[in-house]
Amino acid sequence: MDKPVLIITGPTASGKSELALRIAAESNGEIISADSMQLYRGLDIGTAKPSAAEQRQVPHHLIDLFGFEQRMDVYSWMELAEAAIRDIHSRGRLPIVAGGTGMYIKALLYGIDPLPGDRELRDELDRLYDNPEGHEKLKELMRREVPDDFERWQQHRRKLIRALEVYRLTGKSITQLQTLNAPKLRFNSTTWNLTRDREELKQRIAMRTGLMLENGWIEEARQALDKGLLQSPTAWQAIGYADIGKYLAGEIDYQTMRDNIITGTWQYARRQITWFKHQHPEAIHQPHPWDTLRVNW
RNA sequence: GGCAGGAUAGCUCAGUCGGUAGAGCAGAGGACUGAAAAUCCUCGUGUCCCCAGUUCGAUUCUGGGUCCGGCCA
Repeated sequence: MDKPVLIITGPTASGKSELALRIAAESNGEIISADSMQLYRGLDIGTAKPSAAEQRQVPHHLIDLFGFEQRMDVYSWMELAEAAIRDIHSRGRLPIVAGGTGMYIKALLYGIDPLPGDRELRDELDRLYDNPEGHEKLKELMRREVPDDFERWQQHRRKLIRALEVYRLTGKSITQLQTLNAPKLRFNSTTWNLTRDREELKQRIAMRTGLMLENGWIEEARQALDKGLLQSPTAWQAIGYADIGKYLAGEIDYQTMRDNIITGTWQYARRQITWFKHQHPEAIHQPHPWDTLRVNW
């Protein structure tokens, strides 16, 4: 595992894609999208997916893999990404992982404990949680049987449910089962985290949102919503589509829709900034790579 | 012109039976091991529109003014 892998990440609208494209073109590379939403067909403009022309120029992976009725998760993504990396390496080319889904990238770089998963059980626990009595019963069970997980997540519904799921399957707590506490890179990788001046990033987000709306996002959203995007297991989470839906339904005006999307996108960018600041000790934080970037392997 | 309103955190508003005030949203920081563009945690001093009066004390009561939306003319 000593062939190089380049990771390009950073908050949304920081310029990851263009940079990845340029490096790929210059370095005989192929791009692996690390984006939880570009995975879905039909979410193009709204996810700032690389254009058809760009995808022709450089091979892209892990884009347009699913219809949005399909459920995605980190572990599956990690396996797909590993396979893509092997594949690209086998062709003697440079894999460039580009995207902003921090959890995916972290799992890829550092691995993720192979805890068991059972989606049906998880859904069942989720439903139980909605029932007030079931809720209290589950919490009580957690408190008694898996106090360490309960301590960590008692206020966090999703994590609590996942912990219960793992406990049901293994009889142990996630806290006990986690072994990857010392971060150790699994690849000969370099991580570039693109940073930007806050105000500049805000402006870029506002401008990009306006452009996306003018360039067909609304129609794209209309079609996706018609196909049940908001009822999908994972893809419903994509920013903006629900806002556009409200606009199309006449619940909010254009201006409000646009502002809400910008706000949501900014909040997302902030979470990404926090993530990459703290979760990626390996990352090189670099503001403006255009003129200084040299790829030297 | 008349009639009742409203004026409090960046925004929408609640409240103080007179003892200088708090929610949601926005904003900031943080977390993050199978939904992650998700989810969760923490953080609230602001001439309570202005002037005067009553009062030990007024953002709260009284009078006047200013502004903003209503309704009636």
